[in-house]
Amino acid sequence: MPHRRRPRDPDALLQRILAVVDSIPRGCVATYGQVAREAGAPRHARHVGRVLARLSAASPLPWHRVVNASGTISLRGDGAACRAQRRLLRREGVRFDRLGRIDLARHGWRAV
DNA sequence: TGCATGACTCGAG
DNA sequence: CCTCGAGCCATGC
Repeated sequence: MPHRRRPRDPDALLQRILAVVDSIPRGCVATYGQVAREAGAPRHARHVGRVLARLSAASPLPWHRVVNASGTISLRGDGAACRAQRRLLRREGVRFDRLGRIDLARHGWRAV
């Protein structure tokens, strides 16, 4: 048995994060912090963001269903990726207010 | 080993 | 409701 200098397995966490994102229902959104908690890693919201940032645009994962705690898209507002996320969500019936914010009380995902 | 960098979050003003 | 600052944590140079 190799001696583990770190108690947690980073790859296992990665897999859990991907699994959580994959389980967000269509038409719903989850926050980075929420995904982190569901994956068993509270306080790792930034890590979730980093994982998603490394995904290819053609990823089968519903990465667009993850937004920040304010209900807005965290990607730079002037980028193509940001517009793509907004378009994908809108296509699923997610409503944005005039300031580009999503009503989390209405579309927020509640894990089972 | 140190310091900057992010698709983050929360509380104070 | 918005802006700021501080806390947070893996990565990369």
